[in-house]
Amino acid sequence: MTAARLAIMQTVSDGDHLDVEAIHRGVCERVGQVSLQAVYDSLNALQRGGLLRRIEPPGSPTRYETRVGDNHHHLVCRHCGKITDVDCAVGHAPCLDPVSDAGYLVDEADVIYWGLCPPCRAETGAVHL
Amino acid sequence: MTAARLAIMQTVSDGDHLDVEAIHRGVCERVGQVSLQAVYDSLNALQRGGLLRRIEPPGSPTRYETRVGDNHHHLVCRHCGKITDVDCAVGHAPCLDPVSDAGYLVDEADVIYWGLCPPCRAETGAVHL
DNA sequence: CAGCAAACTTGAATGACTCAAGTAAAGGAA
DNA sequence: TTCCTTTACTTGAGTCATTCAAGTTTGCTG
Repeated sequence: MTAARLAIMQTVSDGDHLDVEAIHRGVCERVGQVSLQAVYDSLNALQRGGLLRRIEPPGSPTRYETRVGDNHHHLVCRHCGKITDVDCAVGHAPCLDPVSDAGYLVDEADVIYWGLCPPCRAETGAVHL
Repeated sequence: MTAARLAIMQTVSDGDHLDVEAIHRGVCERVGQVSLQAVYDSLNALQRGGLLRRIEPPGSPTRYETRVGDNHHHLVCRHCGKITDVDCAVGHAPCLDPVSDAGYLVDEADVIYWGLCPPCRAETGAVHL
């Protein structure tokens, strides 16, 4: 674990579902110039090692967060792109039970709720979508 | 609705969660040379019009299916990439209820179950992951 | 202190997709 | 019918996030 990787962990931890570019900026602020590829490489390593979780909402670049191991889900705002954590709706190791699993051995459920966050909801005056 | 677009609908309908390249091939087989961009354009139009549903699993190109309007979910095999439909686990317009919605106005839930399909499960001898 | 693997650098390449500009065909109004 | 507008389609270029490749530096192990 190097200074650069520590800075990545701190940046991701302080930030809010940051994308790679934002993490790169944060790391450079903390420890000086680090190449973007080093950030990619480290993020992959940290994710493989279970220290970071990767979030990949369609239509937006990959994001990372430090909250791992609880298989929580995400609310994504259609208007501003903001991502908010939300606890798993079912059970505790959870959401791993589709009604019928078609014989699959399921180990993870990726859930993204799409909608409007409170500020955007107020701004657009939306009551229903 | 042109011949090309009809061929797209038929190809997607006959296929099984095909990606754009596969749809393009299928369309060309049916009606002769059609440009890839025409396929992209048409798929977007058909999706906007609610005739096709787009599936975007992380790490794989976008796929399309004709089953729309029931917000069902998908099982994705980690080993071979096969995608299988699975009905929604909760309620009927469903899965739109996270435990806490953090004030969001939620209109859609995107759920992907990751695991091993039966053949890959047998092949790898996996009982647990 | 030599050797080796991990981390990091720069630079090029890839894949999936979008944008732009122009042509062709199809539907409506005069 | 002819004109006009819109939609569909074509070719070609461009973008973005990400990965690959090759070489250099760093730091631990024996």
